[in-house]
Amino acid sequence: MNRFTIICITACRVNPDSLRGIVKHRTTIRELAEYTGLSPAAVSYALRGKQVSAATERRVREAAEKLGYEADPIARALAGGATAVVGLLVGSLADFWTQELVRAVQRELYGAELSALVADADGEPARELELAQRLVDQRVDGLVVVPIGPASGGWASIARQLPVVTIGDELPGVAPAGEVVFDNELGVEQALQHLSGLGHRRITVLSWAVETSPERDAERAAALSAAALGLDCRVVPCAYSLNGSQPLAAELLDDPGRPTAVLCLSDSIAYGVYAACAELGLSIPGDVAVAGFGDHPISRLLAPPLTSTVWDVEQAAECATSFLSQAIAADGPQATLREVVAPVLAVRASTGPPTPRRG
Amino acid sequence: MNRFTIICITACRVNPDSLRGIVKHRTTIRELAEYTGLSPAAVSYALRGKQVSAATERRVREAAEKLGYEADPIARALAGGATAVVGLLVGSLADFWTQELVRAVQRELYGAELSALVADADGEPARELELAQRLVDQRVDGLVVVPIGPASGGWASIARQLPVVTIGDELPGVAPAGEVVFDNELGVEQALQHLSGLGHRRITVLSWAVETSPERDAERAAALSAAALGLDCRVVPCAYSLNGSQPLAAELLDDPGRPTAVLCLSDSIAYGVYAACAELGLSIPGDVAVAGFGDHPISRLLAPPLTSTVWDVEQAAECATSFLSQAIAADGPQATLREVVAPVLAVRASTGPPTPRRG
DNA sequence: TTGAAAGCGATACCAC
DNA sequence: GTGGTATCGCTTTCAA
Repeated sequence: MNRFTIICITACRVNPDSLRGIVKHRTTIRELAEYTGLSPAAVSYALRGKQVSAATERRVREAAEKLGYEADPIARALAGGATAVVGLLVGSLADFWTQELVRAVQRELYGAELSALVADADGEPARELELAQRLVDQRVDGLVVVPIGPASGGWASIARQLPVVTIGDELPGVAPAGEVVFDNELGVEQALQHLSGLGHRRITVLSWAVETSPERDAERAAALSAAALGLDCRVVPCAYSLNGSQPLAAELLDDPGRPTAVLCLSDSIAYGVYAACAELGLSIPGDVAVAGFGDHPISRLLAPPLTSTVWDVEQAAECATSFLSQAIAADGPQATLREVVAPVLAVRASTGPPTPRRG
Repeated sequence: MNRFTIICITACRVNPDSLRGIVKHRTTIRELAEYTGLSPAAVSYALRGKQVSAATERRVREAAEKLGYEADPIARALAGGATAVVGLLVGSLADFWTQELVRAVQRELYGAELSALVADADGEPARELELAQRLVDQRVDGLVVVPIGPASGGWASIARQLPVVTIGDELPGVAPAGEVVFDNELGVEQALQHLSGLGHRRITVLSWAVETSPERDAERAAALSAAALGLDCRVVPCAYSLNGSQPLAAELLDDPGRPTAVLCLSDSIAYGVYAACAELGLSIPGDVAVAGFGDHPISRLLAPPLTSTVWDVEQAAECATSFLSQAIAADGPQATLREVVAPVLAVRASTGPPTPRRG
């Protein structure tokens, strides 16, 4: 900030008015106090509408307007107030559905006059907690998390310090301020039923979190449903992105014993399967049926359009932001706000009956 | 923060050691000073390796490690230090290419130990400066901007206060710390040449910023190139997203006098055109040739694969972050770092010769 | 309801 | 090189 200082010194030698537009001297609360003839404390209260007479409040607001006063978020934060910044911690920004979620959450936060400090675990569950802590250190007012890692003790500690709202999976053992839960179990079951109903028996599930959280709903559900439906179902861990899944998919499908259907626990992964199929000259759904998870806006534009389980980002974002706002406003631990979202399977042309194969 | 206080009071009655893991009392610089027998000032300097003897520095670092000291970013910011937070201001998070850019920038920043405060102008140029100012108020160390609005005086003022790096278009009249410039002019020219070479004469350019910044390179280039190539070329403003462009595209194409080719200044817009074509039963490129801008990873997966002008997000992100890091480290105005990225046209199946029409 | 003053946790200036 | 200390701008007891 040396640069800043130098400019100030220069400016002090000239007419103060010429400062305007050069370096904008932020109006401080003290100046507002002086201007209104009140004390800084009174002004502070007035601005927040706390324990003030209506008359004073109006007077202060007018003065603030006139002088272009805006509270300094940093000073406010240091003094124990709110930062108006929310941490948004996602499992993988490389995933398109997640990107859409970020947009949606961002949008909701803007409406609530909040900013988003975005952190990306980049598919590495181990990085998740570290990033969360970093966000806490930045004094965010709250945390929106799309968990990919297992619930660890660290989360409980963090949830005790500030409001945490999860989207998607839960953080078992943690009592967050809110959770928007996707019923992944049911989602997987529905998808497998759909494939099973089409006649598929050999199915591979491509999942992005299998090694690190063996109890994650989706995988357990896959195993259970598969057993119930009498399917030969294998769950394979997979990178959480188009580019990451393509090579894996290519390897998986370049094999006469390949599955007749692939259920991808993210549309991004499904896109990788599309790419692999193009590479291998396999047709969808003729050679392989493909289903996704999340239903990204682009999925319906692919050829063939991708069958996918809808997880509405707008709804999730709105709900999560609302939960978080409430929790921040409550300023203390409350009962966990909870919303369970039901999966809706959007059946499109990427899933059809399996073609009989020789061998 | 009442919750915090209450817990503290409770805890004070019990053994302080039991505090660990319940509420972590941040170690302050003063405690570190006390512990090491130094003054807060000395510790502050030592931690930043400024004007300290090696011995002291080591001693302080060890103590910091031991007590788990981490500087409070808020306090640091208020005192004029760095926040390690960078503002990332994008024109529209609804645009998929932009989403990818956010991912890439985010990733680069993580490598540089920086966090990203993401702001989305949501396609509204007017919102851009307001958001930028908000980021400045949050004391970000620097700003990465993907400009959509016209360069206004406000930008010059901001650029004087902190390092600003632009990606994509420039901010004329502003001397930013760095700029990663896409040669949109050439990009548009190449695309139009390609379409012209295929035999198209009636072309519509769908652009996302036409009303607000009439001097934007891309549009001017479109007009110039079109004139040079003898094209009947119309530039139409369009929402910066799939969902936004679809209705417009539908309207545009549901007309016998429709263009034979559409050049979209963003792949997201092109996706909307695809959707509109599907809706109207038009074939690509048979009925309409479509070209995009940006080359999103999904574009090659569409049917037909989308012809697009490649703007590499990884490169842009790396370059921008590098510029910004340098500028932040320099801590003062330097010459503008500049990188001009050349467009590469990826020709795919979405563009072909026009089909002769009756009428 | 309002005012005075003590922080919040760093940084940076000025002596020594 | 190190130590005191004012400062950043706001919040929040505590008194009046």
